[in-house]
Amino acid sequence: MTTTADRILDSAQTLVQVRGYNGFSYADISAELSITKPSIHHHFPTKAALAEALIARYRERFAVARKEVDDDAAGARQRLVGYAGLYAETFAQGGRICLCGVFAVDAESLPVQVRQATDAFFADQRHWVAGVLAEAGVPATRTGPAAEAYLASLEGALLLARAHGQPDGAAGPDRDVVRSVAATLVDALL
Amino acid sequence: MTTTADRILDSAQTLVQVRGYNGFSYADISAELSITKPSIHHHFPTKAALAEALIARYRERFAVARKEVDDDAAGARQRLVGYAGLYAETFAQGGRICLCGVFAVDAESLPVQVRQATDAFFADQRHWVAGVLAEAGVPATRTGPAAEAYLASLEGALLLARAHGQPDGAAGPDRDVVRSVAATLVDALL
DNA sequence: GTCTATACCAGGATAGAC
DNA sequence: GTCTATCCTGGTATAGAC
Repeated sequence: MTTTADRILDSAQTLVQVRGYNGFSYADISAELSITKPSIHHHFPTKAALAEALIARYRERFAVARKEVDDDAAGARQRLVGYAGLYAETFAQGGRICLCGVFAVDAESLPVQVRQATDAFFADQRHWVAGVLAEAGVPATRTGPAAEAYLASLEGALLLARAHGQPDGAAGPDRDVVRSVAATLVDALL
Repeated sequence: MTTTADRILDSAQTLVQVRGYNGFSYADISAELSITKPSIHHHFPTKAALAEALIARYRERFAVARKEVDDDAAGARQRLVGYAGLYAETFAQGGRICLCGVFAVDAESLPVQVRQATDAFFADQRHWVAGVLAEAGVPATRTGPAAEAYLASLEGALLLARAHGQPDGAAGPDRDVVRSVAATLVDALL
């Protein structure tokens, strides 16, 4: 059972990931869910409040998905590859990019709490990746920078994939940019 | 001597790089340049036309800056580091990110020509980086993926830097995210 | 919790004078 | 090439009935 609030968040998240924070409006959600704009305001009084709810849920869900990678994958290398798969799957869903990547770009339009949550999301990811790198035998002085580099390459790969996939559905030869970039990084860093 | 059109482009480019394509309006440029909105429309009839002019100029200027890196830096490794410096300098100018990174995120709001030009910009960069990597002795089968990974890490590093720099000017310990990420990649890829 | 109706302002753009 | 005046549309949000 999904509540109306959840359905609004689902719609809004997709819209943000595809069009950016300033690229959608309550009217778009209204059309998609066949609900009126005031009804949306009932659940999320302002667009800023909606953004707060979005990032809070995104962080939780991402942590859960990452936990599944932890449980399913055996070995540090496989966990790093599985983690990159989370980003690749995001893009596979209609060319979405990371919600926090979008929020980083549109930070000026967002309230402080959302900016801080965005930064905290990336800090979470750096911490997790650094831990896996340490397990894989990367020296302690290198885990921090290497984790940041891995994270940056994944976020950037989503941008490149988006730019490349634009002339309609013609994906071209470069099938999976995100997984390709991730594989290069894993090979280079370990 | 700078023409009015140039001053408009300067203002618009900064606005796009800081707020995103959907995060600014002709009114912002108007306020900054003390010129009226219709005057801006005289030079760039539509916002889409402005975006086209922006990316055309950006590609030219970026090619020039890259050429300077080619001329000034001795050796493939130094050229890769110098190239990353272009991105780091962009961020140093008021937290700007790459214009094409923004256009990749906001692609849905942009006309097809701009999307194609964005993709072409990235293709340019991949080509140049791949060439330098080949010079550095990277095997031919690896230059393509490695160049894409380097480019992705630079674009992503700008997003991370933006997200991190948000709680006002408190930069924190992690001084230069872009150069740090670039150094990690260069060490790992060469 | 959802609706109708509406207020208010901002964004993109045009007409036409100077 | 720049201005004043204006138009239309859409975005965000509120009031108040059901």
